[in-house]
Amino acid sequence: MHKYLMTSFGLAGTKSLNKFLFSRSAMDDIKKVYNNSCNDGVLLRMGLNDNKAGMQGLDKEKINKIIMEATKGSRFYENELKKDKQLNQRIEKMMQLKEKITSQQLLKAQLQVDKLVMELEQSRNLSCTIVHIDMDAFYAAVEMRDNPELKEKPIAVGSMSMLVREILAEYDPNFMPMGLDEAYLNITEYLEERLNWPEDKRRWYFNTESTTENDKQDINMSAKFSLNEDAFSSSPLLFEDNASLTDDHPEQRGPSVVNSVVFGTSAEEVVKEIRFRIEQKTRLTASAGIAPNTMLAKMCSDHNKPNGQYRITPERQAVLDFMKDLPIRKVPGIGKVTEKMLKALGIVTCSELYQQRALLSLLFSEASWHNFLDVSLGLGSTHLEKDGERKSMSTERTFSEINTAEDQYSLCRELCRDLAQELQKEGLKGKTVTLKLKNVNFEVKTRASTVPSSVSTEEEIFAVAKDLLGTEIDTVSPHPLRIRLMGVRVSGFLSEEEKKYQQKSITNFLKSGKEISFLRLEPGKSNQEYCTKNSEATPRGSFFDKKRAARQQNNEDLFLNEMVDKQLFHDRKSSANFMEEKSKVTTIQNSAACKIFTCPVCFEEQRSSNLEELNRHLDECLAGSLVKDTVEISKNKNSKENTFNFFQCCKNENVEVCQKNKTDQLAGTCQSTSTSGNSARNSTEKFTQIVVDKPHEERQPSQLSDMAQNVCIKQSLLPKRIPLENADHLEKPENIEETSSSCFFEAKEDNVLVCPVCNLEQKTTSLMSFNRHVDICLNKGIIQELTEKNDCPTKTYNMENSDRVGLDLQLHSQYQKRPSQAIPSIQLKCFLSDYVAMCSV
DNA sequence: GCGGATCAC
DNA sequence: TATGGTGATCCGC
Repeated sequence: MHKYLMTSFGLAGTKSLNKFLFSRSAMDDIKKVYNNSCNDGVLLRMGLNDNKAGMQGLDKEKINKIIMEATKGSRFYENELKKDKQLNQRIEKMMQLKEKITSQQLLKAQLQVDKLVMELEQSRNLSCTIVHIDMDAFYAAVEMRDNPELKEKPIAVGSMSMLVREILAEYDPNFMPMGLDEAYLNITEYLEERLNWPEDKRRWYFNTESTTENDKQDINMSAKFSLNEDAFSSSPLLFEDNASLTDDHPEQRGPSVVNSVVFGTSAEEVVKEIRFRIEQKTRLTASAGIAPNTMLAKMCSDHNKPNGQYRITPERQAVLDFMKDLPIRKVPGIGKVTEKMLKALGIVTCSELYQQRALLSLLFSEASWHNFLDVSLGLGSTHLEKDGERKSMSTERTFSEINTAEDQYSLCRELCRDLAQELQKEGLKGKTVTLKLKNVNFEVKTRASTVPSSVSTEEEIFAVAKDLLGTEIDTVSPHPLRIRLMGVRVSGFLSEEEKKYQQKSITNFLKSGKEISFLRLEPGKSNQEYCTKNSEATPRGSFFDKKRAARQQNNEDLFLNEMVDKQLFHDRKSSANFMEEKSKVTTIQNSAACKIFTCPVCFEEQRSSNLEELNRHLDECLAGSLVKDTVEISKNKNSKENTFNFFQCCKNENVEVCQKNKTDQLAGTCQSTSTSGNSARNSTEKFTQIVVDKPHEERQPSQLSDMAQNVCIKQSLLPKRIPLENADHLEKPENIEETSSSCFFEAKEDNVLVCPVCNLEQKTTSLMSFNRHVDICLNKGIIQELTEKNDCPTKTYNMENSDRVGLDLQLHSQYQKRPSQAIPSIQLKCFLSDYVAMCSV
């Protein structure tokens, strides 16, 4: 646990780490060295700078080591020098520009800027009460907690998104977590409500455990550690104002009242209460800031850190007083580079920032000087903006030098694979692929390429990335490209608007005529037989992967992706009237945009836009020579109009080689459908692929039996679901499990379930869990949309693994920033009923 | 749209 | 021990 936590939190940032690496006295040492050295600015650039936050706890040896390291001419250091030189040049340029400014120009600028100041002043909003909560010494505190010398005791260490759920949401249901250890709350409304609350509603109890002798010891340890001698834990400091210890009313409600405290109704009291509850819950302290806007609140929380709080009252003068002597480096958004540039202009404090406003408007970009002006006036955001849509996703890795093209390509592919998995988890596809390289001299390069249709699979991304990499390798040729970092990023995602549009189009398309599906189960064979695959495939080299790779090589586009990306959307952007275009496409059969239809079986373009004809072709194609002996085709006349046809890949040992490709394509198309499931809203289809767990190396890609036995079972639930047990051509397996959402099969214990969407092995042997996972993979976006839209109070169904202990700590950083995307649970019934409603419209 | 850079966490 | 990873944004081109 401990190791994990440290790993997880360790990603958060050097600022925080520095806090624990350097004490004040140590900083003095650093400064001495710094002042005596000829390495002007470099140490500052390297982050040995205590302006931003206090530094604590540390030994001189470490610092000397680091300085030694820094001065001995390492590649890293050389690069820092180089960057610093560049910055100095930038500053030089700025100073030259400054010299050219005439007093006339400055005067004019002054008038202009002051006009803006007037406007800004008029729009100043002091009516909100924003709180910023910042967990103290998060890493070290966790480490302390897990230190075996402190007695072993279970503690509730959690992230902000956990305190979400458990504490912060009570004060602001829309509070905004920022990473693992910070959050903003708007408690304006809550404060009004609380005014009328009786004392009992504001009473909180000490954790009974904390009254034991052991805990007193614990508190002492922690107090030492927190470096704030008078302010740890449930210290008197926390309750010195209105809050009263109420051990004088033991009659009120049993013995526990003795250990309770009542908080008042002011903002300060509320924040004390929050901090008290956080500490009782996690045994970690928090600092907090209270102010009329987010920027001020954040700076306030830093003001009395650790384990303190500070409030800027909602008065203009109080705001300006706070800002007056504040070093600009304390301002969020002003980093070490901006600090140095401003310092060159003689600007160190926020009041100086205000004094030089005219000059700044002439030297910096509009966005920059506007921001400077806001800062110097103490203006900031008064509402907590919801995180918007994700704009990019990336993965990068640092390693010891890699200099052979072969290794670089294989690494690149690996990164693409990882990224593809993450993208598919969120159902994202992007048009721009960016390759990032850092050479052994620490020089960073990015190379980007934007392609016409969005990409999301390993192969698709790699196809772009490998070209970018190749270009870079060629550029340095005949020398080898020597790198220490490689990264791949995908950006340019479809907007939510475009996604909705796409989903509706697909839904309508599927509803409009016959359903198309690519598998049918063979009568007389148990589903278990289809599910259990006696092959040597592994997740990474799975059947689907092979098909995908083959498809990529042949430049064959995915059926539905093709439909969506290229046909449905073909003319959309050029259309001036979106709504018009929308209605045009929803009746896809008549759409002029849909001129070309790619048959998923023969992969040939069909010129007809008539769905009947297309279906006829499809039927013929499937019924024809392609699949004669091995694949049985059925139009399934017994089913109603919208039921799914099942085509079957039967377990025939005598599959002819010439038929393999077609069958491959068939299965490949099956995969296409599944990967595009997010957009297609075929939300409850499940593809179950079970393979025997065998080593990767033993895989035989060309084994026909492998291919033939690797059967997708597609269970179609909606819009017109055929319950498996009711489909007369299907034999219900004995251990079938029926639930509200789907039919499940039980996996054999020694089998491994592989999600066909994300291609990851699933730890569970329960098909229920597995299906749940596939559902998540396929439908994340849709589920989220639906659950957001509906608020019916049905039972909450946890969609994540049930063994999700401490998940909040394991969330990937994109989830840290976007807790709403973590989708910890959904209201399944709502989702299903809504889905039916939607599909039947 | 691309590439470098800055910033936050 | 040797110096992270992810995401957003801005600016100049």
